[in-house]
Amino acid sequence: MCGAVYSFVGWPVRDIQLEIQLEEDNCIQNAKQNENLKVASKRAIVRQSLPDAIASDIRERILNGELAEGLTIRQEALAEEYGVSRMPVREALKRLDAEGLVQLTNNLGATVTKHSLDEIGEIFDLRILIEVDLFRRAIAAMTPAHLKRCEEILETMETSYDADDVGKWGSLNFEYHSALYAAANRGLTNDVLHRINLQSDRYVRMHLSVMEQRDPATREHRELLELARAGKTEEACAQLTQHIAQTKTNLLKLMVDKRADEDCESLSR
Amino acid sequence: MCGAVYSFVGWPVRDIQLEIQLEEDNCIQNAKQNENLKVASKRAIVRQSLPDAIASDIRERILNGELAEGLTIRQEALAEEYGVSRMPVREALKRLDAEGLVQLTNNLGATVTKHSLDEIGEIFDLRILIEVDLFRRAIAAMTPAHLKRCEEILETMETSYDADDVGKWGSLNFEYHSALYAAANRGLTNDVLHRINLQSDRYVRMHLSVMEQRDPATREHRELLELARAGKTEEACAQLTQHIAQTKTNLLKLMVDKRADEDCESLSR
DNA sequence: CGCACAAATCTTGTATCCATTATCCTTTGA
DNA sequence: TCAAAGGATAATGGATACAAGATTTGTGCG
Repeated sequence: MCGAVYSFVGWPVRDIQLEIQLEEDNCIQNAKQNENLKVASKRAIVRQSLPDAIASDIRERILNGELAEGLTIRQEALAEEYGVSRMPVREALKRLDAEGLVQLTNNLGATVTKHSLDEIGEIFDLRILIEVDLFRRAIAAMTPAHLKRCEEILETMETSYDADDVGKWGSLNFEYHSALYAAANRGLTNDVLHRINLQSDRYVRMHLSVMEQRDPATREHRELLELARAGKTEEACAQLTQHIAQTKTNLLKLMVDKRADEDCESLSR
Repeated sequence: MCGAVYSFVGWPVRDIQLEIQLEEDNCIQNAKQNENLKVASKRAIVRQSLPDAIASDIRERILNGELAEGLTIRQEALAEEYGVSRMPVREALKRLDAEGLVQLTNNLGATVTKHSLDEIGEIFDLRILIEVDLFRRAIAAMTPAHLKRCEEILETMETSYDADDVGKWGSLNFEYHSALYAAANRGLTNDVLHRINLQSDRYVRMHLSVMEQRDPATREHRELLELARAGKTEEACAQLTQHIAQTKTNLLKLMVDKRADEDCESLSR
C-alpha cells in the first residue's frame, strides 16, 4: 500500500468506527478538497479530522496484524505513506498511545503494544465483568425495538459470514454485543468497554482467522438474544459469561502456541 | 502502562519550571518538578516530556476545579501561560481528551468535559464493579508486605488529614485503594480503574471540600484493611461496596443541588 | 426595524524548519 | 582483541509561519 487519500465521511460524534478509502496515489497535494464525497448521511455530519482519519487507519493496520506487535513505528515513513506531514501522524500516534494500541517513549518514537498472556487474560476477565453487568441491567429494560436491532445485526453477521473479512466481523461482533446492552443505557460504561474491546480485538482476529468454523459463536449469539427476550436474566448472564470465557480459553491456547513459536524464532535468530 | 505514569520527574537539562516561572504572576505550580529528588530507587529515571508536563498541570487544574466544567479551552491562551508554543499544548489536550477530561471537537477546540448526573453514577457503579472484583482476587493473595504497604499509606492519610489538601488526599485515596488490590497483580485492570477514578476524582474533591469530617471514610478504610487481613473476603467486599456506594450517594446528593443552582444561574443570566 | 449575506477576525489545523536526542559505527587505547 | 569513548547520522520534539474553518460583526436591502 503506497499512498492513501483520505476522504471525509460523516460520522456520529461518539462513534469511533469510520471508514477510510485507501487508494494508490502519490501526489502530495493538500488533499483537503475532496470533501464532497458525502456518503448518504443526512444527519449532522461531523467531518473527521486528518489525525483521526490517520489514527483510524493505523488502528486498523494494527488490528489487522499488518503492523505487528513490538514493531517500532517511524513517523516519517507513515507520513510519507499518507502523503501528509509528520504532524498529523504524531497526533494520531498520540491518540493510539492513549488508546493503548501503541506505546510512545520519549525520544524513541512509538512501538506497537505487546500484551503478555496474563494481560490478555485480564482483558477478557474485564470484559466478562463489565458485559455481564451491562447485560443484567439491560435485560430488564429491553423493548421490542432493542430486540429488533439485535436481530438485524445478528442477521447481518450471519449473512456476511462467508465474507471472511475478520475485520468486519470483529466490529460487527462488538456492535452486536453493544446492542445487547443498549437498553442498559450506559454510554460511559459502553465507552470503557469499547476501549477494552479494542485491546482484545486484534487477538480475537488472530483467533478467527485460524478458526475453522464460527458456528458455535453465532449460535451462542442467538441464544443470548433468545434468553434475553425470554427475560431469563440469570441464565442469559451465565451464558454470556460462558461465551466470553470460552473465547478467552481458546484464544489463550492459541496465543501460548504462537508466543512459543515466536520465542523459538527469536532465539534461533 | 499507558495511564500509569502521571506524577513525577523533571527534565534534567532544561528546567521547564524555570521557564514557566519567568512568566511571572500566573502561579502555575508545576508540583511535579519537586518530586524530582524522591526518585532515589533507580537510575531508570523517566524524563517527562513537555506535553506530559503540561497535560499533568492542566489535569490538575481541571481536577481542582480551576478549569470548570464546560469551559472552552483556548490553545493559545494556555500556550502563552506556559510560555511554550501551541504544539505541546495541543498534544497535552489530545492526551486529556483521550483520558476523557476534555472533549475535542473538530475545528472548535477543547471543552472541559461535563458529566451528567447519570454518568457520574455510572462512574461509581463501574468503580464498585471493578474494585470489588480486584479486592476479592487480592485478599487471597495478600502477603505481609502488601498489608504493610497499606498500613503505611493509611497512616500517611491519617497524618496528612489536617492538611486539607484535597488534591493530595484524592491521589492518596487512589493510592490506598490501589494498594489494597496490589496483591491481585492486575496491572491492566488497575490502569483502567485509574482512568475511571480520574473521572470521579474531581467530583470527589468537590465533595471533600464541603465535607465537615473525613472520619467515616478513614474509619472505613481501616476496616477494609482489617477485614482483608482477617481473610474475611465476603465481608470485606461487602464493606468495600458499601464504602463506594456511600460516596456515590453523598456525592450525587451534593451534585444535584450544585447542578440545580447552576441551572438557576444560567437561567437568570 | 429586522433579517440575511458578506467580510473581518479569531481559532484551530498543517507544513516546514531548526534543535535536541538516541543509536550506530568508527576509532583509539589498554 | 575487546571495550569504551566520541562523532556521524537519523529520528523525534518544538517553534514559527501559513492555510482553512468558525464565529461574530457590520452593512445593505426588504
